[in-house]
Amino acid sequence: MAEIVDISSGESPVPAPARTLADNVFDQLRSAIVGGEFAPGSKINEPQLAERYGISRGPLREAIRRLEGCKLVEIKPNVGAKVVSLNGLQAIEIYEIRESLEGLACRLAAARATAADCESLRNLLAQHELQIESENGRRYYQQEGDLDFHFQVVHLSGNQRLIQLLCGELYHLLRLYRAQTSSQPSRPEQAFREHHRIVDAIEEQDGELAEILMRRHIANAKAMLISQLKQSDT
Amino acid sequence: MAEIVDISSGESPVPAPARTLADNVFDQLRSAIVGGEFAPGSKINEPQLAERYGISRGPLREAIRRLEGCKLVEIKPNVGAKVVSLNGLQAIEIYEIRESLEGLACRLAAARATAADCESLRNLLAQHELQIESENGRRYYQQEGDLDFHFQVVHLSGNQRLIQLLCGELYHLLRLYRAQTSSQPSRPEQAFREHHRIVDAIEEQDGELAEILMRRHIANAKAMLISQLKQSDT
DNA sequence: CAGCCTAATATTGTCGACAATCTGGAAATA
DNA sequence: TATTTCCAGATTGTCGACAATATTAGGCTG
Repeated sequence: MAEIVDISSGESPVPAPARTLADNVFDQLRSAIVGGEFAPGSKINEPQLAERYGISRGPLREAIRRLEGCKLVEIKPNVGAKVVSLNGLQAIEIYEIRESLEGLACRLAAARATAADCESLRNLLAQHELQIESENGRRYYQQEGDLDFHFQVVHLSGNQRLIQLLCGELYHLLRLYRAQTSSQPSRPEQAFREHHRIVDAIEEQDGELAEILMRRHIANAKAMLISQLKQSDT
Repeated sequence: MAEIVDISSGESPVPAPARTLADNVFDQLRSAIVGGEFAPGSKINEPQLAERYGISRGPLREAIRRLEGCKLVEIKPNVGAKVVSLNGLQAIEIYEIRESLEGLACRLAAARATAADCESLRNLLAQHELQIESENGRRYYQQEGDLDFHFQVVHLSGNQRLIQLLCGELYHLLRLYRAQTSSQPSRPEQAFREHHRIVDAIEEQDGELAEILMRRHIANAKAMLISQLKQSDT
């Protein structure tokens, strides 16, 4: 269907990254899983999916192995792959790791961010402020806008492995959890204020404070999640 | 060659986990890479390896995709996989992440560890004390014993995803780096003392202190690494 | 009717072959 | 001689077929 075209104007310095069928199917499957198109715990049927994407089982199996690496599916030998089903406990585990790693990211970002970087963060927050007023925007902010902010901060850390770990793996799992549970964090105003404080600290190159604020920010979200879980359990 | 046998005495509760060829080759390749049997940056030749392990390229390619997920090889489309070559900068990135995550692990471990767990840690340290006296033991302690301790502490955290992340991925990368650079941390006595302090804090269920001590412990190792790198650069 | 055994079916695991792409070196040209 | 072009070899990407294993459906027995 969609042809691979060069978006950038003129000839790009990178002559179009050669992509294999397994690569493409990996991306499509990941989007589908993270987007909630597959029910949690549902089985991955190889012949069926191979037909759906018009490829043979070879590349498909390689794509599935890569999904396993991202922890998006679980594979049992001679049985097959299932879409992971995240329960509340596992979500809390992820929040604990985020709390720790994004604190680190903030500390590093405070030491590296330029004035332009900080302005870019402010712009993102201003954008969020506009969107937060409408109900649709509020919903957007809660679901994706929050991750956008964290995404950008993490990229300022400069630690490539940290960036890959958070943006390439953990955030996909978070999206999956939100899609599977349709949970709404529902504290946009407070989160918005906390985001601003974090940018303040980064702008002042106060890494220690930035780390503390980010950890507290995520700890707050975790506490909210825990209280929701307790409520739905009883 | 080596047959798969049940190590445990009597019939095991788990009736031997079915393993596929790709699984076995993945384990063997990972050990070989982490053990330094492949030169850093060396190319992975599929037909050659398939012959060596007596399997076809299909399962081998799946094993390679899983190695890519562990960040032990890098794959370029139409070119092939290479064993990762970790430079000093990347090693520092890993230490930064360890500092953060193992601090978390310690805090969690302090809240969960039983008396028996603590005694087990003490036993491990006592073992290390015996080994540390001989030159061979010193070498062992520096290379593997240190990771043994961290491995055990991390397992006490109870956070499954954290355990998998540290013990299933990052530690393998550390071993790879040590094998590739033949670097010796060379501060066994200090590290040994720090390990004891960490166990003290865990035993007293002082999670905050345990986190601080572990972070400092790894920060010390990171500082040592950085000074070594500067020395070898000039 | 419940439970178990058995056979038929479906799915995963593995293999060998072919197509597409990259790599290295020889030959031709300036 | 330096550079470019092109070809042959090697390697990766993809496919379809077969073998091994798991799952399901049906019938049998108690």
